[in-house]
Amino acid sequence: MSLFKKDTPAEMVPTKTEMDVLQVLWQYGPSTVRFVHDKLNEQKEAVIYTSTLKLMQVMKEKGMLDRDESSMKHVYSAALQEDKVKGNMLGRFVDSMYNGSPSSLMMALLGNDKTSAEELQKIKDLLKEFDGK
Amino acid sequence: MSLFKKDTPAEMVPTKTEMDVLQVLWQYGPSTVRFVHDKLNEQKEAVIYTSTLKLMQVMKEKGMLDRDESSMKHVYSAALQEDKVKGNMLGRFVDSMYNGSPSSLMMALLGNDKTSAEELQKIKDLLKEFDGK
DNA sequence: TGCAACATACGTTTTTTATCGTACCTTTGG
DNA sequence: CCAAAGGTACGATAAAAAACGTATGTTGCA
Repeated sequence: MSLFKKDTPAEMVPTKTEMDVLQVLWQYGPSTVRFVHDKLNEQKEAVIYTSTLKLMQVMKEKGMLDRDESSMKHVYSAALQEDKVKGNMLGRFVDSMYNGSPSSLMMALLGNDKTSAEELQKIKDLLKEFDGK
Repeated sequence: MSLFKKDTPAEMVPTKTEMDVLQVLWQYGPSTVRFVHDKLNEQKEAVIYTSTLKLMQVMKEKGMLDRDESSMKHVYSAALQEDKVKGNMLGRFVDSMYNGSPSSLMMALLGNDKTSAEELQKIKDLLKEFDGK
Protein backbone atom coordinates (compact mmCIF):
# COMPACT_ATOMS: atom_id res chain seq x y z
CA MET A 1 0.00 0.00 0.00
CA SER A 2 1.30 3.41 -0.89
CA LEU A 3 2.57 5.75 1.74
CA PHE A 4 0.93 8.66 0.10
CA LYS A 5 -2.59 7.52 -0.51
CA LYS A 6 -4.81 5.81 1.99
CA ASP A 7 -7.08 4.23 -0.55
CA THR A 8 -8.41 4.39 -4.05
CA PRO A 9 -11.01 7.13 -3.73
CA ALA A 10 -13.24 5.68 -6.39
CA GLU A 11 -13.72 2.54 -4.36
CA MET A 12 -14.79 4.34 -1.24
CA VAL A 13 -18.21 3.59 0.09
CA PRO A 14 -19.69 6.51 1.96
CA THR A 15 -21.95 5.87 4.90
CA LYS A 16 -25.44 7.29 4.96
CA THR A 17 -24.50 10.55 6.61
CA GLU A 18 -21.35 10.90 4.58
CA MET A 19 -23.46 10.55 1.49
CA ASP A 20 -25.67 13.37 2.68
CA VAL A 21 -22.68 15.66 2.97
CA LEU A 22 -21.38 14.68 -0.44
CA GLN A 23 -24.74 15.39 -2.01
CA VAL A 24 -24.69 18.93 -0.77
CA LEU A 25 -21.17 19.50 -2.01
CA TRP A 26 -21.93 18.00 -5.40
CA GLN A 27 -25.04 20.06 -5.75
CA TYR A 28 -23.75 23.39 -4.52
CA GLY A 29 -20.02 23.10 -5.03
CA PRO A 30 -17.31 23.88 -2.45
CA SER A 31 -18.92 25.02 0.78
CA THR A 32 -18.28 25.84 4.39
CA VAL A 33 -19.29 23.55 7.18
CA ARG A 34 -21.94 26.04 8.17
CA PHE A 35 -23.51 25.93 4.74
CA VAL A 36 -23.56 22.17 4.57
CA HIS A 37 -24.86 21.95 8.10
CA ASP A 38 -27.72 24.32 7.36
CA LYS A 39 -28.63 22.53 4.16
CA LEU A 40 -28.76 19.22 5.96
CA ASN A 41 -30.88 20.56 8.75
CA GLU A 42 -33.46 21.98 6.38
CA GLN A 43 -34.61 18.41 6.07
CA LYS A 44 -33.99 15.69 8.67
CA GLU A 45 -34.09 16.18 12.40
CA ALA A 46 -31.52 18.70 13.47
CA VAL A 47 -28.08 17.80 14.61
CA ILE A 48 -25.56 19.91 16.48
CA TYR A 49 -23.18 21.97 14.37
CA THR A 50 -20.04 20.40 15.76
CA SER A 51 -21.31 16.98 14.79
CA THR A 52 -21.41 18.02 11.18
CA LEU A 53 -18.03 19.66 11.57
CA LYS A 54 -16.51 16.53 13.02
CA LEU A 55 -18.06 14.39 10.37
CA MET A 56 -16.57 16.51 7.63
CA GLN A 57 -13.19 16.56 9.31
CA VAL A 58 -13.20 12.80 9.46
CA MET A 59 -14.24 12.61 5.84
CA LYS A 60 -11.29 14.78 4.98
CA GLU A 61 -9.01 12.37 6.83
CA LYS A 62 -10.44 9.54 4.78
CA GLY A 63 -9.71 11.45 1.62
CA MET A 64 -13.34 11.93 0.72
CA LEU A 65 -13.14 15.68 0.98
CA ASP A 66 -10.60 18.32 0.16
CA ARG A 67 -10.23 21.41 2.29
CA ASP A 68 -9.16 24.92 1.49
CA GLU A 69 -7.85 26.43 4.71
CA SER A 70 -6.65 29.70 3.27
CA SER A 71 -9.52 31.53 4.89
CA MET A 72 -10.63 30.99 8.43
CA LYS A 73 -13.87 29.59 7.23
CA HIS A 74 -12.53 26.42 5.72
CA VAL A 75 -14.03 25.51 2.43
CA TYR A 76 -14.64 21.84 1.76
CA SER A 77 -15.18 20.17 -1.57
CA ALA A 78 -15.89 16.62 -2.66
CA ALA A 79 -12.75 14.71 -3.54
CA LEU A 80 -14.79 12.00 -5.21
CA GLN A 81 -16.58 12.17 -8.50
CA GLU A 82 -20.31 12.03 -8.22
CA ASP A 83 -20.90 9.63 -11.10
CA LYS A 84 -18.09 7.34 -10.00
CA VAL A 85 -19.39 7.02 -6.47
CA LYS A 86 -23.00 6.70 -7.46
CA GLY A 87 -22.20 4.23 -10.17
CA ASN A 88 -20.30 2.19 -7.67
CA MET A 89 -23.13 2.33 -5.14
CA LEU A 90 -25.64 1.45 -7.78
CA GLY A 91 -23.64 -1.59 -8.76
CA ARG A 92 -23.53 -2.76 -5.19
CA PHE A 93 -27.20 -2.15 -4.77
CA VAL A 94 -28.11 -4.11 -7.87
CA ASP A 95 -25.82 -6.93 -6.86
CA SER A 96 -27.10 -7.30 -3.35
CA MET A 97 -30.77 -6.64 -4.00
CA TYR A 98 -31.46 -7.78 -7.53
CA ASN A 99 -28.92 -10.50 -8.11
CA GLY A 100 -26.90 -8.20 -10.28
CA SER A 101 -29.72 -7.92 -12.77
CA PRO A 102 -30.53 -4.35 -13.80
CA SER A 103 -33.65 -5.45 -15.60
CA SER A 104 -34.99 -6.83 -12.33
CA LEU A 105 -34.40 -3.48 -10.77
CA MET A 106 -36.18 -1.87 -13.68
CA MET A 107 -39.16 -4.04 -13.15
CA ALA A 108 -39.27 -3.09 -9.51
CA LEU A 109 -38.95 0.52 -10.49
CA LEU A 110 -41.91 0.30 -12.81
CA GLY A 111 -43.98 -1.25 -10.10
CA ASN A 112 -42.92 1.30 -7.53
CA ASP A 113 -45.40 3.85 -6.34
CA LYS A 114 -42.72 6.46 -6.49
CA THR A 115 -42.52 6.15 -10.21
CA SER A 116 -44.97 8.67 -11.62
CA ALA A 117 -46.42 8.63 -15.11
CA GLU A 118 -44.25 11.55 -15.91
CA GLU A 119 -41.13 9.72 -14.82
CA LEU A 120 -42.25 6.75 -16.82
CA GLN A 121 -42.43 8.85 -19.94
CA LYS A 122 -38.94 10.14 -19.34
CA ILE A 123 -37.67 6.62 -19.06
CA LYS A 124 -39.29 5.64 -22.33
CA ASP A 125 -37.81 8.63 -24.08
CA LEU A 126 -34.45 7.76 -22.70
CA LEU A 127 -34.66 4.26 -23.98
CA LYS A 128 -35.87 5.34 -27.36
CA GLU A 129 -32.91 7.63 -27.68
CA PHE A 130 -30.61 4.96 -26.45
CA ASP A 131 -32.02 2.59 -29.00
CA GLY A 132 -30.79 4.65 -31.89
CA LYS A 133 -27.17 4.04 -31.12
CA MET B 1 -46.62 3.04 20.35
CA SER B 2 -48.42 -0.21 20.61
CA LEU B 3 -47.57 -2.66 23.32
CA PHE B 4 -47.88 -5.54 20.95
CA LYS B 5 -45.88 -4.51 17.96
CA LYS B 6 -42.47 -2.97 18.00
CA ASP B 7 -42.77 -1.45 14.58
CA THR B 8 -44.45 -1.59 11.24
CA PRO B 9 -42.59 -4.45 9.61
CA ALA B 10 -42.93 -2.99 6.14
CA GLU B 11 -40.98 0.06 7.23
CA MET B 12 -38.07 -1.90 8.58
CA VAL B 13 -34.73 -1.30 7.01
CA PRO B 14 -32.48 -4.34 7.16
CA THR B 15 -28.76 -3.85 7.51
CA LYS B 16 -26.39 -5.39 5.03
CA THR B 17 -25.97 -8.67 6.86
CA GLU B 18 -29.63 -8.84 7.75
CA MET B 19 -30.38 -8.48 4.09
CA ASP B 20 -28.13 -11.42 3.34
CA VAL B 21 -30.08 -13.59 5.70
CA LEU B 22 -33.39 -12.47 4.29
CA GLN B 23 -32.23 -13.22 0.78
CA VAL B 24 -31.53 -16.80 1.70
CA LEU B 25 -34.90 -17.22 3.37
CA TRP B 26 -36.73 -15.66 0.49
CA GLN B 27 -34.94 -17.81 -2.00
CA TYR B 28 -35.11 -21.13 -0.18
CA GLY B 29 -38.03 -20.68 2.14
CA PRO B 30 -38.08 -21.43 5.90
CA SER B 31 -34.70 -22.72 6.97
CA THR B 32 -32.57 -23.65 9.94
CA VAL B 33 -29.74 -21.48 11.13
CA ARG B 34 -27.34 -24.11 9.91
CA PHE B 35 -28.71 -23.95 6.41
CA VAL B 36 -28.61 -20.19 6.22
CA HIS B 37 -25.17 -20.14 7.74
CA ASP B 38 -23.83 -22.58 5.17
CA LYS B 39 -25.42 -20.72 2.29
CA LEU B 40 -23.87 -17.48 3.43
CA ASN B 41 -20.47 -19.01 3.85
CA GLU B 42 -20.46 -20.41 0.35
CA GLN B 43 -19.72 -16.88 -0.68
CA LYS B 44 -18.19 -14.23 1.60
CA GLU B 45 -15.44 -14.83 4.09
CA ALA B 46 -16.53 -17.30 6.68
CA VAL B 47 -18.02 -16.33 9.99
CA ILE B 48 -18.54 -18.41 13.10
CA TYR B 49 -21.80 -20.31 13.34
CA THR B 50 -22.93 -18.67 16.54
CA SER B 51 -22.55 -15.27 14.92
CA THR B 52 -25.13 -16.19 12.35
CA LEU B 53 -27.27 -17.71 15.05
CA LYS B 54 -27.11 -14.57 17.14
CA LEU B 55 -27.84 -12.39 14.17
CA MET B 56 -30.95 -14.36 13.36
CA GLN B 57 -32.08 -14.33 16.97
CA VAL B 58 -31.75 -10.58 17.02
CA MET B 59 -33.66 -10.33 13.79
CA LYS B 60 -36.41 -12.35 15.35
CA GLU B 61 -36.49 -9.92 18.27
CA LYS B 62 -36.87 -7.10 15.81
CA GLY B 63 -39.75 -8.88 14.17
CA MET B 64 -37.96 -9.46 10.91
CA LEU B 65 -38.08 -13.21 11.25
CA ASP B 66 -40.56 -15.73 12.54
CA ARG B 67 -39.41 -18.84 14.30
CA ASP B 68 -40.90 -22.28 14.54
CA GLU B 69 -39.55 -23.82 17.75
CA SER B 70 -41.59 -26.98 17.64
CA SER B 71 -38.55 -28.96 16.70
CA MET B 72 -35.18 -28.63 18.33
CA LYS B 73 -33.77 -27.32 15.12
CA HIS B 74 -35.60 -24.04 15.03
CA VAL B 75 -36.89 -23.09 11.65
CA TYR B 76 -36.79 -19.45 10.73
CA SER B 77 -38.73 -17.69 8.04
CA ALA B 78 -38.87 -14.15 6.77
CA ALA B 79 -41.57 -12.11 8.41
CA LEU B 80 -41.29 -9.46 5.76
CA GLN B 81 -42.40 -9.61 2.18
CA GLU B 82 -39.61 -9.56 -0.30
CA ASP B 83 -41.18 -7.10 -2.71
CA LYS B 84 -42.28 -4.81 0.11
CA VAL B 85 -38.84 -4.60 1.62
CA LYS B 86 -37.02 -4.29 -1.66
CA GLY B 87 -39.49 -1.73 -2.92
CA ASN B 88 -38.97 0.25 0.23
CA MET B 89 -35.19 0.02 -0.05
CA LEU B 90 -35.34 0.98 -3.66
CA GLY B 91 -37.39 4.03 -2.83
CA ARG B 92 -34.88 5.10 -0.22
CA PHE B 93 -32.05 4.51 -2.62
CA VAL B 94 -33.64 6.57 -5.36
CA ASP B 95 -34.46 9.32 -2.92
CA SER B 96 -31.04 9.60 -1.41
CA MET B 97 -28.97 9.00 -4.53
CA TYR B 98 -31.05 10.26 -7.42
CA ASN B 99 -33.20 12.94 -5.89
CA GLY B 100 -36.19 10.68 -6.02
CA SER B 101 -36.04 10.53 -9.78
CA PRO B 102 -36.27 6.99 -11.16
CA SER B 103 -35.40 8.19 -14.64
CA SER B 104 -32.10 9.50 -13.32
CA LEU B 105 -31.41 6.11 -11.90
CA MET B 106 -32.30 4.59 -15.24
CA MET B 107 -29.82 6.79 -16.97
CA ALA B 108 -27.13 5.73 -14.56
CA LEU B 109 -28.11 2.15 -15.11
CA LEU B 110 -27.76 2.48 -18.85
CA GLY B 111 -24.35 3.99 -18.45
CA ASN B 112 -23.26 1.35 -15.99
CA ASP B 113 -20.71 -1.22 -17.07
CA LYS B 114 -22.69 -3.87 -15.29
CA THR B 115 -25.54 -3.46 -17.69
CA SER B 116 -24.95 -5.90 -20.52
CA ALA B 117 -26.49 -5.73 -23.96
CA GLU B 118 -28.61 -8.68 -23.01
CA GLU B 119 -29.93 -6.91 -19.94
CA LEU B 120 -30.57 -3.87 -22.03
CA GLN B 121 -32.75 -5.87 -24.37
CA LYS B 122 -34.72 -7.23 -21.45
CA ILE B 123 -35.35 -3.73 -20.26
CA LYS B 124 -36.60 -2.64 -23.62
CA ASP B 125 -38.93 -5.60 -23.85
CA LEU B 126 -40.22 -4.80 -20.43
CA LEU B 127 -40.98 -1.25 -21.35
CA LYS B 128 -42.64 -2.24 -24.58
CA GLU B 129 -44.93 -4.55 -22.70
CA PHE B 130 -45.56 -1.94 -20.09
CA ASP B 131 -46.43 0.50 -22.80
CA GLY B 132 -49.41 -1.51 -23.92
CA LYS B 133 -51.32 -0.97 -20.72
C1' DT C 1 -11.17 47.67 24.42
C1' DG C 2 -13.69 43.97 25.19
C1' DC C 3 -17.45 41.13 24.45
C1' DA C 4 -20.70 38.60 21.50
C1' DA C 5 -20.93 35.83 17.56
C1' DC C 6 -19.08 32.40 15.13
C1' DA C 7 -15.09 29.38 13.67
C1' DT C 8 -12.15 25.14 14.36
C1' DA C 9 -9.87 21.32 17.19
C1' DC C 10 -10.44 17.22 19.29
C1' DG C 11 -11.39 13.96 22.98
C1' DT C 12 -15.53 11.59 24.49
C1' DT C 13 -19.77 9.31 24.46
C1' DT C 14 -23.68 6.92 22.63
C1' DT C 15 -25.80 3.90 19.51
C1' DT C 16 -25.88 0.45 16.20
C1' DT C 17 -23.84 -3.48 13.84
C1' DA C 18 -21.14 -7.35 13.73
C1' DT C 19 -18.75 -11.10 15.80
C1' DC C 20 -17.35 -14.38 19.26
C1' DG C 21 -16.91 -17.62 23.39
C1' DT C 22 -18.75 -20.34 26.84
C1' DA C 23 -22.40 -22.84 28.98
C1' DC C 24 -25.63 -26.03 28.41
C1' DC C 25 -29.33 -29.07 26.13
C1' DT C 26 -30.64 -33.06 22.73
C1' DT C 27 -29.98 -36.75 19.78
C1' DT C 28 -27.78 -40.77 18.23
C1' DG C 29 -24.48 -44.55 17.23
C1' DG C 30 -21.44 -47.94 19.29
C1' DC D 1 -25.10 -45.97 28.81
C1' DC D 2 -22.59 -42.30 27.39
C1' DA D 3 -19.67 -39.63 24.62
C1' DA D 4 -19.48 -37.06 20.47
C1' DA D 5 -21.80 -34.26 17.28
C1' DG D 6 -24.52 -30.65 16.72
C1' DG D 7 -28.12 -27.64 18.49
C1' DT D 8 -29.66 -23.15 21.27
C1' DA D 9 -29.05 -19.35 24.86
C1' DC D 10 -26.92 -15.41 25.97
C1' DG D 11 -23.51 -12.28 27.87
C1' DA D 12 -19.58 -10.01 26.24
C1' DT D 13 -16.71 -7.71 23.07
C1' DA D 14 -15.15 -5.44 18.93
C1' DA D 15 -15.77 -2.33 15.35
C1' DA D 16 -18.13 1.15 12.95
C1' DA D 17 -21.14 5.06 12.69
C1' DA D 18 -23.25 9.01 14.62
C1' DA D 19 -23.58 12.69 17.79
C1' DC D 20 -21.82 15.85 21.56
C1' DG D 21 -19.37 19.06 24.74
C1' DT D 22 -15.68 21.75 25.98
C1' DA D 23 -11.70 24.42 24.91
C1' DT D 24 -9.98 27.79 22.27
C1' DG D 25 -9.05 30.99 18.32
C1' DT D 26 -10.76 35.03 15.32
C1' DT D 27 -13.40 38.91 13.99
C1' DG D 28 -16.10 42.93 14.12
C1' DC D 29 -18.47 46.39 16.23
C1' DA D 30 -20.78 48.89 20.31
